[in-house]
Amino acid sequence: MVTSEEVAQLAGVSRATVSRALNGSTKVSEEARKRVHAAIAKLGYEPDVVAQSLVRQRARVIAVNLFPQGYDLPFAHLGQTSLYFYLGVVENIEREAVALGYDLLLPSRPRGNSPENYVRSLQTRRVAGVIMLHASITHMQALILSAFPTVFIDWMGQGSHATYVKSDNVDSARQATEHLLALGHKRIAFLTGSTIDLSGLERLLGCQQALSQAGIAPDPGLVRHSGWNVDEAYEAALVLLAERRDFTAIVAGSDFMAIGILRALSEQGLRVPDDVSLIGFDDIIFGQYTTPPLTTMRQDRVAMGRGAVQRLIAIVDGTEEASPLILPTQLVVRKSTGPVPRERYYPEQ
Amino acid sequence: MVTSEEVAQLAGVSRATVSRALNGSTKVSEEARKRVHAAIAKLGYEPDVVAQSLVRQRARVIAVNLFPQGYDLPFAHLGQTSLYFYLGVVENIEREAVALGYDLLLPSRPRGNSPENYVRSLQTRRVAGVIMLHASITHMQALILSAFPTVFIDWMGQGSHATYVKSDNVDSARQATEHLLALGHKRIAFLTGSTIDLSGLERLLGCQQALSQAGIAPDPGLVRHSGWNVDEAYEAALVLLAERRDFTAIVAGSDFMAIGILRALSEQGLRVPDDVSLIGFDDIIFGQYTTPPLTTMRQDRVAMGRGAVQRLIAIVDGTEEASPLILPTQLVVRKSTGPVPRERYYPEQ
DNA sequence: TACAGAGATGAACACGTTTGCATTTTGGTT
DNA sequence: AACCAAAATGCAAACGTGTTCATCTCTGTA
Repeated sequence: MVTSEEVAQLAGVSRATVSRALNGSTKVSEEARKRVHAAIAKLGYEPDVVAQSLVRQRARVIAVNLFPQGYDLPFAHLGQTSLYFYLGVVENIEREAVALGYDLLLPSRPRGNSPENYVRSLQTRRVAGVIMLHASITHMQALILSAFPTVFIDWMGQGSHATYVKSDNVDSARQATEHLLALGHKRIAFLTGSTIDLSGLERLLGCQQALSQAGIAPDPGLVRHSGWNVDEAYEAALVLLAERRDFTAIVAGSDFMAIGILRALSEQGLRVPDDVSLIGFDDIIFGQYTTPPLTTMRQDRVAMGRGAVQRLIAIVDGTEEASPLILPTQLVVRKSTGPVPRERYYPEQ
Repeated sequence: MVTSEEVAQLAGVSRATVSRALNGSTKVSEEARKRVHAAIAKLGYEPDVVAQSLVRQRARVIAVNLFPQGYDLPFAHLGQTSLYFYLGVVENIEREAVALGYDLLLPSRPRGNSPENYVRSLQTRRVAGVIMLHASITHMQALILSAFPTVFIDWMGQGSHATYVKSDNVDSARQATEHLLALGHKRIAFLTGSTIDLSGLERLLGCQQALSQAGIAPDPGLVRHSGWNVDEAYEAALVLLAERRDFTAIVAGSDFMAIGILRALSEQGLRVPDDVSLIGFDDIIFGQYTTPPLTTMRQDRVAMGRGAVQRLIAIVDGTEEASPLILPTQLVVRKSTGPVPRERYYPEQ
């Protein structure tokens, strides 16, 4: 490993000048700068990142908790399926981080996994900030309280050094529902994941707003809460069908849930979209390959990932105020939604 | 941030003793150790990881290139779909790393993205070692040449400080083919991704071994190479069908490819498994939810992830020799494979 | 009592960089 | 030629830890 001392020696200057030639653009003669860069190129010198982090009291590193903090948390079940959506977000977090010269760190979970330990572990690593993809309430509180630079995804956490990035779920669900309404559907069921989860609640709200606006009274019997995963959605759909509710369309809380619902429908001999229309959220890759391909509300992974990084860096640098970012979603029409059937359909037993 | 100096002061000892009480179990009296730990608990002290890394010349960090190094590389197309399989591997890499007290780093790609720069960027970060999920040949060479501790996944790179972890693809394909042979199939087609890719070649080899062993001469007309993704596999399957080859089963190079093939078959009016049997590799989550659910060869993500970390740490610590790990795969029978049809089938135009 | 030896402890250096401060050099003006 | 401000540079002190080496304390034996 070649050090700045060797560069200085070869260039005939001091280490301080080498450092200034690299970082501070000020106060170094053109002559010296040339010699330093020549020496750097010749020796193949690159500054020691660890030493820089130590003296600067801050590492050019962004922590990301792609994998949930613990599998004992109330939202652990989210991990299963949401991971596949978040992977796309992290991919764009990585792109933007790279562009800004930051590394991504998946920090080792501290023993005990208490929120205080978590924050402290981030601090001892001198991480610039953290992007939270799965946050428990206690972790959120601890991060906000400690004023550690944080951007929450899909969770509305705010503080002096914290903000959040999320999709406009209310509007998204409204769009989805309006799409169905425009196709003539009036009896629309809504199946979502846990009620604790913000996204699910917001989507339910948007759905009901659209119905009200169209003059349709929401039917509580057409709203179901299951888990976010395929299997629980499948079960919930079977129950709904067994009750012989006369719906013609279903809004699923996520694409994964839609896959489970699709299976339940097809097992019961219902054709999609001829008998029942189905729409999901997220636009995961597999939605393109179901039969029929899934109509869905696409979340903007690119804006989500890049926006999260940009806001985090803004907080860290203190350049601008930390304001939330709420992203629009886009309707992607495939083959799982269609016009309302002429005759009202009841599933056969 | 509380420092070791404060701990020392409170405990009435020197910083050296604090350090020894934490790391070196030797040469510190029981009395002093007690006082130090009491002070640590009282102040909530935790050592500065960055400073430790600097003085130890090594960070407790494992680099992982989950995202491909560049999208201009020959294997960039792998990134698209293999990412979903590797995500499961990384999840287990993370678990094992956490258990051993290591952080995971997704390092910032250096400008120019040359292999030399890549290695140097790992070195300047004082990373303990790297697990390569997507490696170009040049990157592999650079890593081996520089003797940087490396574990390659799915790629047979070996050196003084490098080894690899992979599934036994030959045996895996042999098992898959034997499964089909046992069902009575004799005309078996093989569709795989690029020919440069090791996994694809090995699987082809295993498939042909099984056929030979059963006394069936391999038919070159039944072997196709497309990309690893859904769409190219779909196209390749359409071509194969258009040529009216009389196969009764298909071995797909991956589950993603199988999804594309499944679509092609169903579009052409072929029932799976009644007319054609289909088997994939990997056991990605979506394979459970296709219609019909996919029979596949499951790769052991847990052993792959944990094994990679364990071998890397062994290399880093120099405790044991770096020997490759070749993992068995498991046949998962679902609904896409069945007995050979009585009548030989020709697709309708 | 004196002494050897083991065990515990602290002072000081090292890791590689940035940066405040003092010093030297430069270039222009009187 | 003398002088001054501004620019450039080097010295040395950080950043927080681990670790060597010398010193000190203590115990047991001669």
